[in-house]
Amino acid sequence: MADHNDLLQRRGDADDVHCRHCSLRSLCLPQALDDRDLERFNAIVRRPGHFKKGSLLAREGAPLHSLFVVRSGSLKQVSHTGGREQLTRFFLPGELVGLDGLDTLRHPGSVRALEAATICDIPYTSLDTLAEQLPALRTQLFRSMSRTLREDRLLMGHFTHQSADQRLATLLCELSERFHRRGYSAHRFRFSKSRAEIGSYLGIAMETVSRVLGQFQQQGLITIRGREVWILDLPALESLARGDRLTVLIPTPSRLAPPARTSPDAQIATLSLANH
Amino acid sequence: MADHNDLLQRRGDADDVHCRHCSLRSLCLPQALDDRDLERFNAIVRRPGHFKKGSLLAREGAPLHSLFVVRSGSLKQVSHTGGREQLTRFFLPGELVGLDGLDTLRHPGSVRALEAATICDIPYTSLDTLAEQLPALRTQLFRSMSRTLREDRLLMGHFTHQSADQRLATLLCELSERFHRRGYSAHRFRFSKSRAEIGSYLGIAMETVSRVLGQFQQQGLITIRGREVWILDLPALESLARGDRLTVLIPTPSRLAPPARTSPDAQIATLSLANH
DNA sequence: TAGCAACCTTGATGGCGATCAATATTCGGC
DNA sequence: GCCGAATATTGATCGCCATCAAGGTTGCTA
Repeated sequence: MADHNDLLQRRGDADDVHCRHCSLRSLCLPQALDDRDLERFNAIVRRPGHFKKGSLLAREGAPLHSLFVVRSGSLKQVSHTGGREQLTRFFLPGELVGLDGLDTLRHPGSVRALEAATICDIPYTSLDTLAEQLPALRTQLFRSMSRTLREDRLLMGHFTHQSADQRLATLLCELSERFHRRGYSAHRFRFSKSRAEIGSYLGIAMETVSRVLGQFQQQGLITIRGREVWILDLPALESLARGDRLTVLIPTPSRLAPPARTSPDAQIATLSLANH
Repeated sequence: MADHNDLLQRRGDADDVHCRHCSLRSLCLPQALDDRDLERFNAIVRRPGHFKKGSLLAREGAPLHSLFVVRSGSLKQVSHTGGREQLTRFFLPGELVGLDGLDTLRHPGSVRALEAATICDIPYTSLDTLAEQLPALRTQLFRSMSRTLREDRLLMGHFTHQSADQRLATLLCELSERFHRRGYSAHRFRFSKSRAEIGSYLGIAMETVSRVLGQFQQQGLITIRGREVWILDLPALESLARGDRLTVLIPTPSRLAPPARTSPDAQIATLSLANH
């Protein structure tokens, strides 16, 4: 439980990382800045100590003073909307937190660390000022928002149309790709979230998450041990997410099978004869 | 069916509407501009003739040259994603089309008129240049995107968690509010969309849309005649959207009822003993 | 190492809503 | 106003998945 010494220690570490040397630079806001501008950008970034699992980075409805960028670990955003609580977003390293509160300057949801995490804190007023002077930064901000807008809409759009197994396949592919883009393995990663959190995000029951993950494992699409995940057959998962009717053979690792059964005695399982 | 004369006629009309006198000004991009800046903004806006129902304003994947603002009528955005087609957005007067393509400069979905419609066309490069010079415009652009981002996430988030009747209640409340904010009646409006389009947007089958709307009517929440809708009991719809367990009496207009039944012989119907 | 709490898995049941199918209704064109 | 096509309603069936319930596992604290 991160005592004071611990905090100071980490703060020291954090201060070492100039934007110039940050491994996430190519994904982050200053990606298009030249050296001189990068220096100015780096000057406004604050790097608070590390956050423990579960700690609150922003409270729903509280004034928004800064944008955050995840530097390590991962965060979740939770909104209480219409009576029920729901998990509206996961944030991985390099992703921007707070874009959805720039107009009201309030946090539309609480932000918590899913695991030990470090962030960069970019005060909004400084960013605003700097964006006025640096066209490249402004453009990047627009791009980030536009991209988020499109990806969100697409992803959520998927979810509203998909069955439980399709949603999970979609999430797995998404995570795989997001991790990959950040330099991590696309085929092995750790769920930093509980089954319940996954369910809340996808709009399905925790029990169903558990069952479907088990099913995927049986079908040789993934291996899952606790929160550790190995993606064994990404194409099949993508195909599943896409809603293709997918026929797999058990117990051999799954693959896209021809429309007709190859052997009369093969054990056949049909996945996602989904509703739509 | 809009012959050439008609087009010219409407084009003439359209050209008359300087941003200064536009009834949507307070909702639109230039809402924070002073007179001098408004003049400059107005100068970059193009106002093409009116579009007939069903006409294509932008093709999915095509280069994005302009943002659109709906001036009258309504539009839909359709994306072909993962094999299946889905309706990703409805646009009402005053709403901005194209924010989700600003980074790739391509349209992420096809845009079509749901009914006869007029728009303003704001060339992206001109807007970009102008935004560089007018801080108020820049701020407004950020605000619009941020707001859209938040509202989208919330709305879609709702949908992924809601049952069919809750989704429809949510949509009705949404439309009611959006119309109201634009100066139209909050209690009576026209669906410019088919049942199938509603279903595609909400992620439910056309038949279910039809059934639930009928059910709402029976329960006295709405009156619906073809595509004309009267909202009779907005609070009840909101409550339903929120997921409250709602008990209504038939055939009297519905209201929030006390937890216990008021009369043993009253006909009881229970709405949305929804899954979550 | 023991014990407890949080988390996860697995089973049984019932309701919601997709799908298929068959009309009914509305709308646009002549 | 009449006809054909698109759209909407209504009915019947069945599978997915939420919910309730009961263990099982993991991980943290003492």
